[in-house]
Amino acid sequence: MITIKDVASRANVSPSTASRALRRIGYISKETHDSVFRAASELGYIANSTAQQLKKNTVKTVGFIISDSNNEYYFSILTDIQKMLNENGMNLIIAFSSENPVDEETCFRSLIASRVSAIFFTPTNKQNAEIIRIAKKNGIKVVQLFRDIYEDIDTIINDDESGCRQAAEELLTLGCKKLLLVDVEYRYLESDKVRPDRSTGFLQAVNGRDVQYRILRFPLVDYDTAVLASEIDGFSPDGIITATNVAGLEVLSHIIRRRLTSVRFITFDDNRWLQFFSISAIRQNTEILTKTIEETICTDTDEIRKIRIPQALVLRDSCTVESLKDIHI
Amino acid sequence: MITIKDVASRANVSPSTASRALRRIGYISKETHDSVFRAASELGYIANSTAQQLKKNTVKTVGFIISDSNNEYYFSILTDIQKMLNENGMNLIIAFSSENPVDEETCFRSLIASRVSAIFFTPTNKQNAEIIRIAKKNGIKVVQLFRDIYEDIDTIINDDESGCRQAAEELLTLGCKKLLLVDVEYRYLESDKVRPDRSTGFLQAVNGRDVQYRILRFPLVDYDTAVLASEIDGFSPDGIITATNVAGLEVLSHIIRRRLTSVRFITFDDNRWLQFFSISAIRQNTEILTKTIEETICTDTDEIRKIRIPQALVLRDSCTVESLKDIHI
DNA sequence: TTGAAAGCGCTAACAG
DNA sequence: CTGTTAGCGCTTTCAA
Repeated sequence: MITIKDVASRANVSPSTASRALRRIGYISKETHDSVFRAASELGYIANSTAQQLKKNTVKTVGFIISDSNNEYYFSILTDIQKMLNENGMNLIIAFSSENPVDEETCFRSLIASRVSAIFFTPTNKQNAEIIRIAKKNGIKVVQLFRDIYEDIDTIINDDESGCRQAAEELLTLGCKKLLLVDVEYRYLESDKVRPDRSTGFLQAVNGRDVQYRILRFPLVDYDTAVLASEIDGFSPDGIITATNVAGLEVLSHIIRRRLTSVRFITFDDNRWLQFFSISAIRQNTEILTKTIEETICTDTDEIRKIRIPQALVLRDSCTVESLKDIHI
Repeated sequence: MITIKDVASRANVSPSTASRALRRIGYISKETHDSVFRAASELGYIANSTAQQLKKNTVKTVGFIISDSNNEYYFSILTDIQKMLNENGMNLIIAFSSENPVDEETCFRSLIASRVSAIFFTPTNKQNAEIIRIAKKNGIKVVQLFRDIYEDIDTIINDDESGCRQAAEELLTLGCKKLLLVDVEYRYLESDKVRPDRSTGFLQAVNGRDVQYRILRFPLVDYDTAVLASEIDGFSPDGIITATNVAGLEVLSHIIRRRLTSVRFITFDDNRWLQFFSISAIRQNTEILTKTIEETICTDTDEIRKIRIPQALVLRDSCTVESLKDIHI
């Protein structure tokens, strides 16, 4: 390992002078500057950020806890977030909570141990307030993403409620009379208390309209597709909205298997293959999300911010899945 | 910030005793153990891993440089890798090289500064030998993934060559007479010198057979789809193999747009939506990959290991894309 | 303009 | 069984 001492002795200066020269801080003579840089370059010196962190008590790393690794959406935003962090000279550590409180706490402990400057997470439960408190006590900014569970922390959510209302209204406009919403059932949370709640938006749209509807709460992981199948078969909806693209794929599978291609379909979380197969979606605004995360990291305020990002309905093929009618699976 | 001093003074012991107690090292009396743990728990103490790292000169973090964030394959393996690391008490830092040497070097510098224990990367060029040398000089294990570019470092690759040969043979068996391989064109590498080379496997399959064939080298990023389109239109293949699922999606788009659904199609990098739409693929073995990465991290040997992981051909619908014939895009 | 010394939080000898 | 001391690599006073 090459240390600043090595650089200093090769340049015939003290470590502190070398440090200042390399970081261009304070008054350094031209000759010293040059010889220090030459020595550093010859030795291939790269400052040990662990030591810098310890000394300066600031870590230029952000932790990101992904709740559901099956949901491509989380990965799709990661690219933009990492790019943004990179532009700010920061690193990204990722961890997975697998939608359960125990893993979530483990993730927190590990990130707190690293003294990251901020932790972004999608809460899976309401029992981890204590570890969040510890994180804050250690000077870590904690931000919940996508689910507004804890009242007293920064929050960034996509406006799923309004997105779902728009989707339902669109299906009604297209003439649907029997709507099914496949919403999320959280294992460690009272599903109907989680905000934003897609069902709320859905109900606003169907309320007072001449339409039948059903809401199915479907788990994010370890789900039973038979439940989904029997709900669709039993209710025979002519319009379906799914809350995640994982559930969306399962619904599409069933639709195709049963040749129900006259049904209209909209799913949350737009992505590349949905575009490709002309399936309508509720699209989150990754750009604003990334920008908001950047602001949250960079601003140093004590007030708690609750931010809601609008979504857009992306309509394709009048929301039909006719195009999939000859697919066999 | 709560430090071990705080814990120690609350438990009325010295910092070193507290440290030993918390890490269950050496001989500690029952009472001391209890009072230290009580103090730590009351204070919500979590050891600062930055300081531990500096002291012990070992970092339990692994860096992963993703070359192409458009390719879902990289994300799909990340989940398994993070899980494996977690079981070994390690963290994962991710960075993006965006398929170019400059960003790649930046990633390296940042990861070296963190003194991660290992860096896994997919090389985008052959000019970064110097920074790799510096990484090694700092005690960092460097492993190239998926492309065998640098001779003197650990290497883990999927056997794309054999995978491509099998795919081509399968298409021939199914009666194809005009095969097109859409292989990768690397911007900063001599494409035909990169190993594994899918074209090599492809040529082994078609060699001496009564078959026409073409190979198109197509860039990973900033590509021009018109090139792809005109190649397909000009050559009119009855069988196509694509080297990545990014190119695969583009080829499928063109096939559908031109209603060329009698063509047979196989693509590299199997994934969820390919399964869903019954498209045949060459599937990498994520399990073995993760296992191999684990071994590489955990074993401490000086010898350079070159590991090649076999792939599997996953055939669906006789490789036809007939099922997509009514899709409109 | 530079160097000496102290210290970030933690652990590992070594003494007691 | 426990405390003292030194030091990981770096930065930052402070003094020269």
